[in-house]
Amino acid sequence: FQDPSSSHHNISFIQTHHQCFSPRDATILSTDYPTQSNSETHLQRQESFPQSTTNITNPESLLHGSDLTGLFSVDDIRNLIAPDGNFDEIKFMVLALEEGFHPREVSQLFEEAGSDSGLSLNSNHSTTSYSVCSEGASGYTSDVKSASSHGLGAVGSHCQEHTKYGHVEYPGDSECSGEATLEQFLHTHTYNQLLGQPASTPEHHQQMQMKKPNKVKGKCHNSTDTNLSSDECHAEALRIPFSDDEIVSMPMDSFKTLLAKNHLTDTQVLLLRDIRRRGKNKVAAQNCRKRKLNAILSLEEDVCNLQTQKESLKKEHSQCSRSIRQMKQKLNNLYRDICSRLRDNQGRPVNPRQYVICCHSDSSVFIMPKHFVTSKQKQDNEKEQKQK
DNA sequence: AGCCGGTGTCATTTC
DNA sequence: AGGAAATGACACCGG
Repeated sequence: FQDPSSSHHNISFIQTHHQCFSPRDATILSTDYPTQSNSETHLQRQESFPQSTTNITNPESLLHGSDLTGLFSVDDIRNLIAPDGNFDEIKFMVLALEEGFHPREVSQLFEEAGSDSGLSLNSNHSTTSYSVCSEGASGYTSDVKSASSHGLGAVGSHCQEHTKYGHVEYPGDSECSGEATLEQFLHTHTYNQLLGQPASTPEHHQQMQMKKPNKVKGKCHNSTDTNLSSDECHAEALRIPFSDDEIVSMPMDSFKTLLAKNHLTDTQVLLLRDIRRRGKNKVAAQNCRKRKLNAILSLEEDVCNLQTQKESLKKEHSQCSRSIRQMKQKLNNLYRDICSRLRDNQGRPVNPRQYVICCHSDSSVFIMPKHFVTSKQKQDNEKEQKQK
């Protein structure tokens, strides 16, 4: 054991397994609640492992502080999981152990898995398939966010509510049964503060199921590099020797070559494709938002320009109107002036209301009675109508 | 506590 | 037909 302080928990766990206790027993054992179960069993544990009464103050040590590969064979873990083999995450862990991954690395996957569909372990329930019912392990905190932020409570969106209330799901339970994990079993013995609280209701469960597990990606809390994204964390755990940026930015051909030449497992390929897809989409979304913003700005600019143009046209229109009025006035004055200088046959001044001044195209100007012009205009109009 | 803007992600549509 | 890009919708976070 790497971490002596946590060794008894691991021993408890292995005892649970070897003596064929149910996960429920494991929970009882480690919660130190003799009244909750067979007290003989509990005492037996204490005899074998006197330290087991110690309160768990550092749950991380349960999984992360110890190297389970030294304790369990793959078969051990395979036997531990439910006979019906419903637990994808556990199967995945077994798979990962078979492939030589460090359990800590695998556990990081689970802890981050609830935040996203980073690993498409089960396409049937896609995004919710990575839910890990370990959030809110009250041994260290009862605050969901806080637990999550420690990277301890991988967030199964609807499971978190159960664990929040100290209700732990087992293979036989109706709710959440397909999403229990090894990590859950390891963590359940820290659920000693909230055991008295009511279990979740079906309504609660439904509510949580409706909620999309569409979480914003968090950081990798358990990695040595806390600045890693969860995808990078997954990649690190699966020993993928490429950064997110490299995976995303390389050309498609290079990416395909990478997949083909590196003898990657299906899980790794899946993860790489997911990382690339999400990375590309992230950039696409950013560009899309930029474009949308630019489009809005451009439209606002257009509106502004059109308003300016409208004001300008209005000014121009009123200016033209004024000019027309002035020209009419001038023409009127000129008309009167001309008429005042002219005399009719009887030598009287020409009345401008009865006569009009006509200008011909050959520059000749003559004056004629208005009624003559109007009748002549009528005739001309009639002629035009007939010609048409 | 509620609002809002920014962001990542998924599902779907468009290219 | 298949894949990439674009986009709408949603959830989450932090101010």
